[in-house]
Amino acid sequence: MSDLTELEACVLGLIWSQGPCTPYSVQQIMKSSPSPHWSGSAGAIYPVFQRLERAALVRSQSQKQGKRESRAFQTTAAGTRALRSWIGPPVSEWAGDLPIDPLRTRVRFLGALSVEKQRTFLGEARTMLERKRNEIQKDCRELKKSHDQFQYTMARGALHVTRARIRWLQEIDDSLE
Amino acid sequence: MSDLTELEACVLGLIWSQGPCTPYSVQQIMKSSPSPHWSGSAGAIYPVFQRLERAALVRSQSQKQGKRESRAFQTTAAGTRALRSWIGPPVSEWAGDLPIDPLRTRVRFLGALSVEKQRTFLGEARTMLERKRNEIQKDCRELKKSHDQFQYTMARGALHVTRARIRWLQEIDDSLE
DNA sequence: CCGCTCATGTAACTGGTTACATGATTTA
DNA sequence: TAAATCATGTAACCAGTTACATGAGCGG
Repeated sequence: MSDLTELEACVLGLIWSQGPCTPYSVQQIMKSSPSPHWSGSAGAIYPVFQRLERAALVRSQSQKQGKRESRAFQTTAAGTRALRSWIGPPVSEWAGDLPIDPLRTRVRFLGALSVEKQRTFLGEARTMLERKRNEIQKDCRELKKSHDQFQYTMARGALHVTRARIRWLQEIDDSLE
Repeated sequence: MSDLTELEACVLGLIWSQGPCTPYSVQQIMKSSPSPHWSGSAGAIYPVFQRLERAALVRSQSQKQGKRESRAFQTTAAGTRALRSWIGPPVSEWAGDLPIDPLRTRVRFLGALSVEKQRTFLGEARTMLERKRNEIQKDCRELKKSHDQFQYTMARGALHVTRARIRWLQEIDDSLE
C-alpha cells in the first residue's frame, strides 16, 4: 500500500488501539467523536477495511453468533509498522501548516459585511466557540484518568486551540472600535 | 446555486476583493498563499469560474490584447449577496468545531511509538511549528498596514493558533517525564 | 529560435458522500 | 409484533486532483 489516506490511517490506528473490532464498532467511535470530520458512513468505512485487508495491514476472523455473522479485525505486524511510519518521525513537511479553518476563511472576507453584521457574526461565533470550549473542558476532566493517555492529550490540544480562537475573536472585536 | 462549496465561496470572495480579475490571477493568489490547502490547479479553478458564471454570481468580459484573449471576472450584485450569506450571520453550527488537524490525528496514536520516537516526533514537530510561527510573525508585521485589514486579521488568527499548538506540544513533552 | 511564463482549458481518476438495500437481534 | 438497533454492504454521485494539451508573448 503506497500511502495511506488520512481516513485509512485513522481507521488503522483505531483498530490498533481498540484491539479486535468490527467495522461497525469503528464506525460508532467515529460518529461519537466530539467533532467528527468524517461522516463515518458505511460507504466510507467498509471499503477502507477492504483495502486495509487487501494490503495485509489488518486481518479478520469471523465470529458468528447464531445466524448473525460479523468479522473482527486486528492489525498485523505490517499494519503496526505502517501506522508507525505514517505517524513519523520523520514528521512530514506540512506538519506546521495551519489546519484549514472554515471560520478563518470567512473572516478573510468579513469586509463584505456591514460593521454591524460583522459584530453579530463575531458574537455568534464566539458563543459557539465558548460552548465548544466548555464541552472540551468537561471532556478533559473525564479523560484525565483515562486508560489512554493520548486521548487526553488530544482533548488538551483541542482546548489550547479553541481558547486561542476565542482570544483571536476577542482581538478582532476590540479592533473594530 | 443551492450552496457554495468552500472553494467556490473562496474564489467568489477573491473575485469580490480583487475586483475584475482572471481565473489565472486567482490561481496565482491561491498558489502563493502561505499554506494553500487547495492545489489551485487549473482543473479546479476553471470549472469553478464556469459554475459561478452559470449561476450569475460573477460576470465576465473579454479583454483581448492582440491575439491573446482572456476574460476578466467580477462579482454581480447576486454574487455579493451570495458571498454575504455564505459568510453569515447566522453563523453555521459547525463554526465552533475544531478544524481537522493531521498533526493532532497523529498524536492520537503516538502511543504506537517508543518513548524515544515520541520525543523525536515532538521535537521535529515543534521545530516546524516554530519556523511557521516566525514566518507568520513576519507576515503580520508586513500586513499590519495593509490596505486590507482582514488579511492582517487572518494572519493574527494563524499566529494565535500556531502559538497554541506550540504550547500544546510543550505540554506533551513535559508530561512524558 | 529556444525555452519560460502567461493563460485557458479538458480528461481520467479517486476518495469520500448520500442514499439505498438487506437481514438478524433486541426492546417496548 | 412492531419498531429500533445491530451489522454488513453496494451504487450513484461529486468535488477536487493530477496530468495532459494548446497556443500566445517575451527574454536571452
